[in-house]
Amino acid sequence: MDPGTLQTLTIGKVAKAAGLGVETVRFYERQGLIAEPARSSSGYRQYHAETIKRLQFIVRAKALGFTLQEIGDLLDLRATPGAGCADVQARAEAKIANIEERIAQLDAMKRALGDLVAQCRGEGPLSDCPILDALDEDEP
Amino acid sequence: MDPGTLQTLTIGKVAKAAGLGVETVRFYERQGLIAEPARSSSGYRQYHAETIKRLQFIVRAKALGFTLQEIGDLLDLRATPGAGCADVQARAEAKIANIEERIAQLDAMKRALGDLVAQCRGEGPLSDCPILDALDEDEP
DNA sequence: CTTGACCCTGTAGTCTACTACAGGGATTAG
DNA sequence: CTAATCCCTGTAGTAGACTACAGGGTCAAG
Repeated sequence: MDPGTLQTLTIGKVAKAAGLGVETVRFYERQGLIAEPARSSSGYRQYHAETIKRLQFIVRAKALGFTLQEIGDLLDLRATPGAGCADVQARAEAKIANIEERIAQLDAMKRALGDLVAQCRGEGPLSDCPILDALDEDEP
Repeated sequence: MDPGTLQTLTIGKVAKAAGLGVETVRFYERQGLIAEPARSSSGYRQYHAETIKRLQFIVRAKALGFTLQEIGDLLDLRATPGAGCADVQARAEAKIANIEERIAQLDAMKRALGDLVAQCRGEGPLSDCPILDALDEDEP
């Protein structure tokens, strides 16, 4: 038989190919991100190469900041007849907005902390520390 | 007796004053962020006004991005003889660095997503979607 | 005096994304 | 053939920061 095309893959193989652990692949299955595969007579999961692609999709979408839930939605969308590019674009834009919100919040923290650090000469006892003072008082 | 100075506060009062729920105050006690208070004869926690200040300290430090663990360290530091302003400053600077890391990561995500969205005209079927294509392929 | 708001302990659940066993059976390399 | 590696299920733990009961006792207002 033609090797490489129809050979079934064990969970270890697909996990490694996707850069994941086997436990993670089983976890993704429980989460419904990948379908339950066929089983060998001894109960081993039998995957085909498509699953590796799907796992890699998940890995890349995660790197872009999508949650597993959102990735699941994206994968479902892909299987929805009539769904269009605009649907995917909308999700990507929503995610960008979400990321921007988180950045703005972190930025506000950073600025507030930076201001406090700037007020602190870094010497003297804690009783004179403007950072602790600011945490103790409402108005600076 | 002089009202307002020596009156003991119940957990509901200090929680409300700090803008927290009573469960959260008990949780902070279990975490060691606030000391176990005295008890009334019926077992009610009896706080004094200082505790409100301490809780507000925690709330403000949280807003600056410190974890509860770090806030605990900060509170311990405050009670450490010989600790100086420089110790606090170092922690604040480390937190700034940590925040900057997280911002950089989010920013990378945002840029990657922005690039993908820019490639997408937002019309047509999913089979033509450059966003999904990018998630399917290693190299864009 | 009763009702409702408050308080108590202790345990367990939430969210996200895994990770780690325990206690087995299957397969493969040498 | 045997040892090493792989696979299976099912359960439980991790981190961080809470939040939610269940099942009671207490306190203050009317």
